[in-house]
Amino acid sequence: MTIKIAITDDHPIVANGLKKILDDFANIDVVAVYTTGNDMLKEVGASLPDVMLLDMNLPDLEGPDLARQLLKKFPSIKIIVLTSSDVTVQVKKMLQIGCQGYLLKDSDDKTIVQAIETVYGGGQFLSPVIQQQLVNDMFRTKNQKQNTLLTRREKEVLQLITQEYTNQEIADKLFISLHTVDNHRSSLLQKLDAKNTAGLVKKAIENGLVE
Amino acid sequence: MTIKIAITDDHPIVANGLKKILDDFANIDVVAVYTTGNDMLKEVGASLPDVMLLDMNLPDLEGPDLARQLLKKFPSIKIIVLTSSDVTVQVKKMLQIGCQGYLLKDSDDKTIVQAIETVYGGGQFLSPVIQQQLVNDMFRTKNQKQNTLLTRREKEVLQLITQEYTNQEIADKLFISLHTVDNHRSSLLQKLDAKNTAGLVKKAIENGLVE
DNA sequence: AATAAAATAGTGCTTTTACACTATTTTTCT
DNA sequence: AGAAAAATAGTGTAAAAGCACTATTTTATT
Repeated sequence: MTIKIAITDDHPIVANGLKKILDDFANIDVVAVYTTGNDMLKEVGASLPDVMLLDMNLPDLEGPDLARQLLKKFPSIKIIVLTSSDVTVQVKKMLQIGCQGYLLKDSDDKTIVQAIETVYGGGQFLSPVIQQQLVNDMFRTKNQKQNTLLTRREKEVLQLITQEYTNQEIADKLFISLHTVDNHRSSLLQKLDAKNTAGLVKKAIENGLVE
Repeated sequence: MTIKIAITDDHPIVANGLKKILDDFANIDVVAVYTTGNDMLKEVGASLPDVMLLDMNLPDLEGPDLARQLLKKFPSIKIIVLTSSDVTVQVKKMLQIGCQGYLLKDSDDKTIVQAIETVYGGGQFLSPVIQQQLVNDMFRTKNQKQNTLLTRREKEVLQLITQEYTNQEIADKLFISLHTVDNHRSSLLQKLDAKNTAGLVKKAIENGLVE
C-alpha cells in the first residue's frame, strides 16, 4: 500500500526537490505539486492525497487560513507543516487548527519520511527542536499564560506600525480611536516582550508578520 | 564533458532536492553536498567543483565572508549564490566579491540549469527579478548619490536602536551626548528614507545590519 | 443563552522621538 | 597643508510613544 502525498510550496527548488527525494521511496507516491495556496485548494480534490506537505509562508494565502480551509474541505487529509521558522506561536496555532506534523526545512530525508509514515498511521510528528521548544515554552507560559498569541486587530496594528504609520494614522485607517490604537500597542509590547517600537518591528519581522 | 557541481546549504531538503534535480541532467555531476560553511571550506579541496551553489544564509559563516574565503582558496571556482532574499544591497555585495550568479530559491529547474551552464561557460547569471531590481536601483541612486552609505557611527547607533536602546542609553553607551545621538538619528532617517523608528529598524534588517 | 476574549474609548501623565537650526572639533582624503 | 566629511554638542519646540489605569460594547466559543 502506498501513501499518497501532495506538496504545496512556492519555491520550485523545495517542491521539486522534495518530490525527487520522495520518489525514491516505494511506499510513497507524490500525486501532486502545487506552488500556490489557491491552486492547491482548487485542485486538491482531483489528487486526494493522504498527506499534504504544506509550506507555511505562501505568498497568496496565510498558512493558518490555508490549513483551515483545506481541513474544512477534506477533513481526512493529514497536514504536515513545512517551514523554516521555529517560532512557537506559529507552531501552536497550526497544531490547534489540526495539523498533524511540523517539520523544519533543515530536516533530512529520513526524518521527512518518518514524519509522513507516522502521520499517515494516525500519529503526530514534530521536529525534535520544536518539540523541545514547546516543552520549554510550557514552563514559561505557566505564569504568563496566553500572552504570545496576537489577536486579529493586534496583528493589523503591528503591520501598520512596521509600515511607518503613526498611531493617529493607524486610528484613521482603521476607523478607531487613537486611544484604542494605543491600547493595542501596549498589548503588543507586552505580548512580544518588546521595549519600544524598534522591538515591535524586529519581532514582527522575526515572526513573519511583515510582507 | 560534465560540469562538476557542489552544493552548500544548511537545509537538507534544499540541498538534497537540488542534488536530485541536477542528477537528472547528463552534463551535470553533483560531486559534493555540504551543510555548513566550515565543512565546505575544509573539504572542498577534495571535490574541486567547477561551480558552487552557495546558500547565503548559513548558520555558521556569513555569506560574503564565506564566498571571499572560498574564492581566495580556489579562484577558479564559479559561485552561484542561492537565496530567498532579493535585497539589492546583498546582491551587489556578493557580485562585488566576485560571485558569478545570483539565484532566488523560487527559480525552477530549467533556470537553475541554465544558470549553471552560463556561469560554467564564463558568463554571469542573475534571476530576472533581481536583474530588474538592480536596473531600477541604478536610476534611483543616480540622483540621490551616496545616501545609502552610512558612516561608522551611524551604523553603530542604528544597531543599538534595533536593540531597543533609547537615545539616552545609546549616548551613555557610546560616551557621547544625547544631542549627538539625536543628530545621528536624524541623519539615519534622512539617509534611509525612513519616517520613524519603525522604518529605521526595517531598513536596518533589510540591509543586513542586524544579525 | 451564558461566558470569555477582543475591541473599543477614555483620562492623565511622563518619556522619547522628531525636526530645525547653529557651531565647533576631529578625521579622512587628496 | 588644505578641503571635505564626520562627529561632536547645543537650543528650542512639537509630535509621538509609552504607561497605568477604568470601563463599555462587540465578537467568539461553548
